[in-house]
Amino acid sequence: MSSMSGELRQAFLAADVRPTVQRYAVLHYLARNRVHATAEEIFREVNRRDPRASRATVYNSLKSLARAGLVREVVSDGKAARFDASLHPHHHFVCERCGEVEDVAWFELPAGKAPLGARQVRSFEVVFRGVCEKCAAAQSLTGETE
Amino acid sequence: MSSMSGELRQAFLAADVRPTVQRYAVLHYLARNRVHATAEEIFREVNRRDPRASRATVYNSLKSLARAGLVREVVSDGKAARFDASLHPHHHFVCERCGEVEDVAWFELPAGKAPLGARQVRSFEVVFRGVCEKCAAAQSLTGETE
DNA sequence: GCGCTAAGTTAGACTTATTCTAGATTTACA
DNA sequence: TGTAAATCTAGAATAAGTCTAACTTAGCGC
Repeated sequence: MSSMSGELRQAFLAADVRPTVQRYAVLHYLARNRVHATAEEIFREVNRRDPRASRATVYNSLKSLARAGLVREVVSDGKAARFDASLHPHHHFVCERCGEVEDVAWFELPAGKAPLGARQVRSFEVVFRGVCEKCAAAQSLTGETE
Repeated sequence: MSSMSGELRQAFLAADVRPTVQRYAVLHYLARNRVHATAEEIFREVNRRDPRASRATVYNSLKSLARAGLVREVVSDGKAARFDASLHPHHHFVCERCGEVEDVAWFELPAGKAPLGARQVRSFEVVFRGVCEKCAAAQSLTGETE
């Protein structure tokens, strides 16, 4: 581990995750590209530059990072899991028409609303489902019913 | 389609989904067993009784039922998708320790909180993550750190 | 009821996603 | 540095989900 820039370095230290070149590359990719990437995409993109990471390592890294809370698995209807750097919290909107997952700006939940009993909550997110702007526009144009 | 009992029959009619023996069996299983089942589990259980359904049909049925809103795909960290009869709305709690998904009683979100723009929201749910009661108890007993 | 057509179902081959394995490398720390 | 524990690699193995082509059923008009 030679050079790791600010925020990410902090994140690794704070989360007590062994920083390895490969984990860094994975988190770096997710943090830089605000996309909901599949493991396969991350694998491809990370390997376009130098530090190569095997497929298994991408999966392992995502798992470690997720356990540490640096990355989270995002809801998705497809079969492949999708991931998100979770350095900055946000909610999600899933389009039932095209499957796209969009970020929704963060807002808090009113305290005490949720009947959670003795469970220890470490994080939460709201997942909205419906029709995204693009699909809504396409629908009204063609007058489609379904 | 000969005999279909009350609530489910209504659900099919209301959702304008062609009622088939197989779809009925799938929805029936999910409605009766408040579990977050994988497609594989549903396949196995449905086929223990009479109306047999091929694997592909279980997947197709789940897809149709989900599109119609009678079933929903539940968050899950594992690789296999999990499903839920969504006749009665509720939120979810995911244990980061054991992976278990638990239901959380329904509550509304304060109106106007979410910055959703022109998106058409048809449903939403809150996903909490943390440590479930059982895992919390196990942890405090053994004094484990991680 | 009868027959037509579109929608749905079947088994199993196939594709894609994820995990496993065994040996080579790297990290943390004394 | 030297060493043990953690991590990485390539590729084989497994699991999840989709596709295909032929067969069945539901919905609807007569």
